[in-house]
Amino acid sequence: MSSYAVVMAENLLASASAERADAAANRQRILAAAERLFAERGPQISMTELASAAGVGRATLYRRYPDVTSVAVALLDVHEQQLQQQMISGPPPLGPGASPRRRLQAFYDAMIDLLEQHLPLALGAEQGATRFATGAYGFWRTFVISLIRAAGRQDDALADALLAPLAPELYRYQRQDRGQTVSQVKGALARLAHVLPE
Amino acid sequence: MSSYAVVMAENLLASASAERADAAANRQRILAAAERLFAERGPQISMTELASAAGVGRATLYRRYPDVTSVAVALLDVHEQQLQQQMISGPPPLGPGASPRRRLQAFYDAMIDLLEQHLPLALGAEQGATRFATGAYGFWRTFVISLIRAAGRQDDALADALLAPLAPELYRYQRQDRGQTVSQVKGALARLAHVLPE
DNA sequence: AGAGGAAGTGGACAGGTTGTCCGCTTGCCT
DNA sequence: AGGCAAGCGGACAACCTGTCCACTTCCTCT
Repeated sequence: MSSYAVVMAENLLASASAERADAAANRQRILAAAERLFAERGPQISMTELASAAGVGRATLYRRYPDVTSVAVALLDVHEQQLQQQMISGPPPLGPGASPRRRLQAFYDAMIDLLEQHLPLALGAEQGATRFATGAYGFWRTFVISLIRAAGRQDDALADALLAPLAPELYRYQRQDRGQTVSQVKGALARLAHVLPE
Repeated sequence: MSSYAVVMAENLLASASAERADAAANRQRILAAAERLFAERGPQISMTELASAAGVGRATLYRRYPDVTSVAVALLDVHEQQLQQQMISGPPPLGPGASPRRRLQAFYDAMIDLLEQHLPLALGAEQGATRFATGAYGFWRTFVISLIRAAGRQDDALADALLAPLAPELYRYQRQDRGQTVSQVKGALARLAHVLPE
């Protein structure tokens, strides 16, 4: 690729995202620092810490992210969108084609894998009451509602109840405070999935 | 009752609780102010606010309660202990005698009633990650574990999963953001209780 | 290529919160 | 009644948040 093409591509990208080159660089520095900080220090980091760890001023950080949870949400989004894609158009049992119960169970397994891999991020993404305000929660919710409907029922409240055990804070408690294994947690959720018909 | 007897009773009480009279009065003022503040302002109140609303100095407040959640927990304890008593020795279906599924469903109903009545307090009692550190959670957990065992299984993780939908924050979301009725929430939990045998 | 303008940047500021400390006050026991 | 210990409240330092503004950097257009 010629350097001219590179420049053109970067220009395209910049105009598409309406973001200047230095701004994009800082965004990367912020996200990288956040990923490191969340892993090292846990979910309790302040905007001040994050800014200085990223080597940017506080106002620069605030320009993009209103609070720490937004940064965590942005970091999680990458992994979540991948999962969401598989739920919509991937192969069964997660994708369409399997029974509601099977699909719910596959969803549980995938979410637990996600939590296991990115727990600090998931915890950071819901400081305060932001859990349900997140776009991701709406997606999971719509998915489970459709499974319940496919099973011949109509019960939004049941969807919320079925999603409740996926709260990151609960998973942290089960794994760290109670010493439960990943298999034990997945097994319990598999039992829960039995509220939907095979 | 003679005033002498009153004095003696107060002395007994004071020595039993190892708390001086003025201290007891301040505790009452703090609890009363907290109950009012939680109801008026929601769960987001600071120790500073609480102290000034109670008309005591900050250090006085800190002497008894390390943070706001402790105050909320103390206020909830009264109602929770009443429920716990009924679970241990009350009449079926909440008390012993009914099937595990029935008892779980009765427990769900009672907890939802509690949440409905004291939601601001319940929300205030778990700012941060304190939900599972609470003594109350351990009690609910032991109860559900015993139900599961009575149903012939052994699955602690399932107990945690079954308790997850009782998170105050979820209930707030269901009622306020989603407009679900108390009956709808209870109905969904009743379905969830079907993971235990009749 | 370079100049103008807009987007981006970082340091500073005010307001608020937390947890602790210490000198004074108050209640209780003898 | 007096002494002692527990209780009290104001003050303090450290921190965090969200915003503002003067300066810098990048992009675009000629």
